[in-house]
Amino acid sequence: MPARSDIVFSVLSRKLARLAPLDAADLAALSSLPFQIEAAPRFRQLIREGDTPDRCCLLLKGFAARHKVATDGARQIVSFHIPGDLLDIQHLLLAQADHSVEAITAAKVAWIPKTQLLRLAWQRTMIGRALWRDCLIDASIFREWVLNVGRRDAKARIAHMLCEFAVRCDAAGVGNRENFELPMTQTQIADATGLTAVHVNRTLKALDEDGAILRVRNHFVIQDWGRLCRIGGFDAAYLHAAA
Amino acid sequence: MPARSDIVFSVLSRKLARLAPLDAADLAALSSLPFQIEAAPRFRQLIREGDTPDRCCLLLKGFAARHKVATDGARQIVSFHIPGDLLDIQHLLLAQADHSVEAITAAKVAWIPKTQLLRLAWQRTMIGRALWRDCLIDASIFREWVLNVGRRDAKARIAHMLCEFAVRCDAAGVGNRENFELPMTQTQIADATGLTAVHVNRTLKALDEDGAILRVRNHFVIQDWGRLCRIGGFDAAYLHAAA
DNA sequence: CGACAACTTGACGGGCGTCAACCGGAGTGG
DNA sequence: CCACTCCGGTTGACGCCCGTCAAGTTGTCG
Repeated sequence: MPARSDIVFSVLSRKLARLAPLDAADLAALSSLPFQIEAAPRFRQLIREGDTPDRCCLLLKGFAARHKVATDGARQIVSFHIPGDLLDIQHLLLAQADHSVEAITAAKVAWIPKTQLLRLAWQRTMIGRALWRDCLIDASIFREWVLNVGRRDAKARIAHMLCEFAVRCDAAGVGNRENFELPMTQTQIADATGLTAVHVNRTLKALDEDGAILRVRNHFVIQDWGRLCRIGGFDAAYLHAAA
Repeated sequence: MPARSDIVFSVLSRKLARLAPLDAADLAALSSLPFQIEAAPRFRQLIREGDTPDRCCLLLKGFAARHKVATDGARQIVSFHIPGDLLDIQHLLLAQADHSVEAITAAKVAWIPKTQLLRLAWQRTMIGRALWRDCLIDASIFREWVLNVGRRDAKARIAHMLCEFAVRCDAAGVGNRENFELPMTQTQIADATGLTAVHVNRTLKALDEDGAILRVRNHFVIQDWGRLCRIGGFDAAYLHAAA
């Protein structure tokens, strides 16, 4: 059990080591990063669209979602985040937030000064490489989501979303691929898939009746991984083995 | 009029200079990059999903689109590209292509060795910054597209796509914001917006009747920029003033 | 035990997909 | 110069997936 002050280093180094090979000097540099820990209750807005943040948010515990809102008020979640994720790494080089981020469960985050992280990115090539690579994988996931909401029907969309979430949790060592708690509500699934909460409910029921998943309230068991993948047209290649 | 061998430098430096401040040494480094020019006819696949390219593709002339295909064969275009765009900058750090890129008009491209470009990114901080920033803006556009296909109706989706394309062409100095040739077919617009070609046709007609645009075959004039933006819920902030 | 959020279910309607036919321009070959 | 072909655009009829509205249920937390 790491001491409280070591949690940030442990989470961040594990994340970045999956993205690029880090040596002892890289790790030392990471461990010297200043940070500030914050406990965020559910629904806390961590980043607001239009903000010009000067620090970067690392998710230590709990789950978060990034979302945009259309002019008519409709909400679109563009990604879900799990412990270890950097929630707004894009602000290292973009001044203004083009979307909001909020905790979807009670969460713990660490705030790291933007300038410090950016300095490391240029001084330590492999840290820079890991951070840049993280952005690229992020972008790849967004592309897959464009396909998901653009060209799949409701059942496939939700199946795909569940597969992605399961694989990412698995890779990050958060829970198990075939048996995990879904941290989001059906309304949030709807906002992520471009559907309505009512239709999500009907579709989850259908996936249950198909034998692909098993639900007891928001506890999900993926009963037939292969079938769920087939329904969702899921192929993990776009995650580039690291998200 | 630059000599043929200078076109690449001129296009690339203009693009990167919009993304980060470059000094004389940066420009010199760019001008020393090796490359290979290729004329690509319409529909030429420049990058194929699953490839592991060792070079990077700079679009010099013409237009291109990136797309993914679902398991049922449905096609989803995830972005359009205009002269100056780096078409597969993500392959600098990701081994395998997770999507395809094809020329949608006759085009001219330059292939730049991946290792050379990557070397510059680490040696010349501002070049690295520009390249990374380009990736981040790409990702921001993908997020907006997720919102577009997920939460807007057909009319707003197409209006938004037209606005984005016009603004980007304008910023890159390719054509004029209010009067330009659309290089893509209605089928391609459909693949980009998650609609069908038939419905795109009906919706373009409706936009024409609204007085927002004016069409004569595939020549488009944006007749009422403000109205088109309002219909599409378009706000250029997500382009971060550089795409 | 009341209040509230989240889930559930049914009825109904509309936006968009599907299918099918036709048109019109550009390229091609005789 | 004119048929022929092909791609892309255009239009109409019809139907379904999913949205909307509304009511009810369940679990949770004070």
